[in-house]
Amino acid sequence: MTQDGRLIRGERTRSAVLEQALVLATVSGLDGLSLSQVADALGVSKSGLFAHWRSKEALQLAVIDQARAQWRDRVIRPALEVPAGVRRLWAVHDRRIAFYEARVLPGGCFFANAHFEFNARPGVIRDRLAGELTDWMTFLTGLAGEAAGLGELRPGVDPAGLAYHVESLGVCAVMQAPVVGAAPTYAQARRQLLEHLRAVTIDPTILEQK
Amino acid sequence: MTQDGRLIRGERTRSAVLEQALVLATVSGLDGLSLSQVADALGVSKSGLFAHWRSKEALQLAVIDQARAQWRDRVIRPALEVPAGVRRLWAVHDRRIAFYEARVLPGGCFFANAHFEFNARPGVIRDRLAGELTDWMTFLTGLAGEAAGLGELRPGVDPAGLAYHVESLGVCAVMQAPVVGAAPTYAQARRQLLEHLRAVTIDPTILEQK
DNA sequence: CTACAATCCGACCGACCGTTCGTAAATATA
DNA sequence: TATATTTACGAACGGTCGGTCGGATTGTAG
Repeated sequence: MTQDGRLIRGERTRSAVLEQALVLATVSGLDGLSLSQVADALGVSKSGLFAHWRSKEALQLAVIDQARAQWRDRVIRPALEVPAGVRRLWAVHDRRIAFYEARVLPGGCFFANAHFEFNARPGVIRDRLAGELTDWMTFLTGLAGEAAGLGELRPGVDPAGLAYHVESLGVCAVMQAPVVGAAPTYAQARRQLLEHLRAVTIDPTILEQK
Repeated sequence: MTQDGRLIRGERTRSAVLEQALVLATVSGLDGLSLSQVADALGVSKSGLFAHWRSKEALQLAVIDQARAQWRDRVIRPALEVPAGVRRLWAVHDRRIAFYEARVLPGGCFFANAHFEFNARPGVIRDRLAGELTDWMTFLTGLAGEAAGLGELRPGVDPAGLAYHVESLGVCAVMQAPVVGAAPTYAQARRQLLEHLRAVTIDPTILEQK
């Protein structure tokens, strides 16, 4: 520790940087993220960052991991406490919305931001983000498949389609919520639609039996 | 015209710049857009751009207008040729997907990219983008309301919710399509879901009567 | 205490950014 | 044709960027 006590060495610095970088990345973008910005926000020198990551890109990849870890702890893990089946699938959706509405990250959804940012820019980062999305959809589809296996879906409801549906609602909610004027209207429409679709996809008589 | 014949003066330069800037903005982002990049792509000097727009921000705002004009001509106008009602609402969705799949803009959807880019960055541009989204949702909600007025929706289907739903499908399709590995899977899931939801929201017996 | 590796800093680099300026060419006006 | 205005250019400016380097500071092992 330095004389003024502000700085923390080693591993703790590393995690503090990642935490701060994730926050800033949701605002400025993952690529628009400035190393000086990160360093200044922590009272650390910019050149010191290169002792932990050999380039900006390496830090960016680490930030993606950080975002995934946060997502796991704050969204997925709590949702998995809900019993398997369609309840768990919708719990994931609910947790996702709650996480966003809690404004944990000031710039909204890191993954959505980063994905749109690197849409058309081939490279390691884009591939990693694509992998994240694939993993996420595999996870959602798995949950929907579980629900189908338990016979909790109305006949004719396709599990993959349902998973895609949950994802589309989530993405759209994340996109529109920051729009100040539009937020209340769309939040209302979203809830109405959500109720409707839950009724459409879930067989309530089956759920009541349990 | 200059001696080497490359350059075009006045209004034609202006529109050429906007066209090129829109293309580049979908790739590099609206803020990541570089004036040197635009100028070089057209064989024009960077400083010459300031004869048409007094700052980068002014050009960015003009690019938003350009994007809106393109969207109007390529998506909205053709869809409005379809008879009013639920058919027209879904025609808008279909045209939107078709426009995206035609890869007119290499970086995907300009508005989605720009919206996520400026999510958390207050200012004139963010406000303009928010206004665009509000206008768009008003437009969609109006179409859904028309369909409801014509009695084409199944009982219990909320028009605002339906409009939100069409939007969420569009946003999610635009987001996932560029992900190479995932695209076919999600395109398939999207079509299945789309068919299902059309069946859910539209009363086919009513449509058949016309 | 000594030695060594990890960590951190300030100074500095070249590249690129948006912007300005003086000037020249093209166009509009008379 | 003569004049005024718009449009375009090259050069240069201050500023920020990611990244490098030598040296100082720290924690740890011997």
